[in-house]
Amino acid sequence: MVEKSSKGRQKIEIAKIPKKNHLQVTFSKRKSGLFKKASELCTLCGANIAILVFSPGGKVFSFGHPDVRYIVYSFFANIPPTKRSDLNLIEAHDQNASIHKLNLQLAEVLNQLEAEKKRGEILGQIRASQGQCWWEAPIDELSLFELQQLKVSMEELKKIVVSQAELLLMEGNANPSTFNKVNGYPMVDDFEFERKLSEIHGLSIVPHVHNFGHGLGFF
Amino acid sequence: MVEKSSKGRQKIEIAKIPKKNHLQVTFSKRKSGLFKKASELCTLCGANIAILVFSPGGKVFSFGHPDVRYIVYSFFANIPPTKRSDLNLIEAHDQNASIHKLNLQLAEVLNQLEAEKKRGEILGQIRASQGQCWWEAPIDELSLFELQQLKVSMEELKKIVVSQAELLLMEGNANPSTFNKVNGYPMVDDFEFERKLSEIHGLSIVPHVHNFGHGLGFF
DNA sequence: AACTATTGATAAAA
DNA sequence: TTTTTATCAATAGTT
Repeated sequence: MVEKSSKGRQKIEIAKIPKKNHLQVTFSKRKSGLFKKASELCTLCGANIAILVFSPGGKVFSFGHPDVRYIVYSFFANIPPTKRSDLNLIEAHDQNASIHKLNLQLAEVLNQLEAEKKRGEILGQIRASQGQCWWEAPIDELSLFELQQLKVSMEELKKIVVSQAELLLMEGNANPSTFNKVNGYPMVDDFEFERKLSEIHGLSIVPHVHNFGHGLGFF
Repeated sequence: MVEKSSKGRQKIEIAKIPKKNHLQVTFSKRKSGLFKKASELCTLCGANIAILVFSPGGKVFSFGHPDVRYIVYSFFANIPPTKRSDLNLIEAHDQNASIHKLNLQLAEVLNQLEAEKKRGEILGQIRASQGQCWWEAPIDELSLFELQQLKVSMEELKKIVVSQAELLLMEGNANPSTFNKVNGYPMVDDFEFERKLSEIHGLSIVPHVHNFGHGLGFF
């Protein structure tokens, strides 16, 4: 008799998983599943969804269609995202041009980030394989790629500051550490949120939340 | 031959559902499924999750463990929810250390950039910045002075974020909404518009709609 | 990360 | 809406 190669899926209790490595695997799998379900719901029904996830370790992940901030803002302002276009008209006649400028600049940075993202992914793999944090290497050994990676990280940093500036202009609200990117419709997500965060952390500009354990994050 | 009582589930394309009543049924079912998945993920892995959903009709639904606002605030402040209760203490205790770290990290990056500039390699010559605002300039054009400006901005912003967070904690969390229970976790469903509006405005989290929001920008 | 046996989610119908 | 049924899709356990 041929042995089965796997017991296959087994029923589990919905209760805290005790084994830490098992928990991590499950978290990763199910988080992906959750985001996929959300994206399908967006596509199938034209819904707008934002999901914010803190892993047990305090890492942040997010999904957003069309964009996390867009959804969250709409939620708190009680404006259906589908009606948000009205805001543009209102704003177009607003006297405060500086906010408009900021938005244009943000758009610019977002585009830059998108353009450089693929390169960043490749670079991330290169870094990972080196077994040592790239920025710890002597400056002479910094390669073209690594310097470009530095640039990418700095762009991320800029974006954060720009976001901060926006919020401050608004009403001095707290820090939006969102790095949402816009894929093509129908699915806009932020599966890569953690990786980007890591990039920033890797730049050593940001206190590492997970290591320092106080959740100070950027600020 | 006995007729089957149902064709059972059929494979569907992930694309906008054309029939409106069919779409409504699917939306309802899948929204429930999504929230259930989220709640399971919370239980299994000890994650903290918030989900905001706008139906195609503009209705708002939300899931939050332990609470939507808790998660959202934490997200924007980049503070793991599990640390939130200790926020005041942590901030009081670590603020200086955090800024100190920030300084060290910035110094490190500054040194790298300075070294690179002297060697005049790879990223090319520094061109005069043509942008109106420092954050518009490409990263490789950032001068030492500009980076110092960045640092100052970061510190200023942190102060504001910290005071905002403290303010939020002082205002407390009392939120009786319409709760459903899924796997023991509260699910807010079928949002009450007017009520939420006043809640939020009372919290002073969100500025008035007309003050911002243009084009690609969200704030 | 990849592979399957199973469970769990859900499309269609009522 | 909710339930039932047949089927598809997600994933637990293993490699």
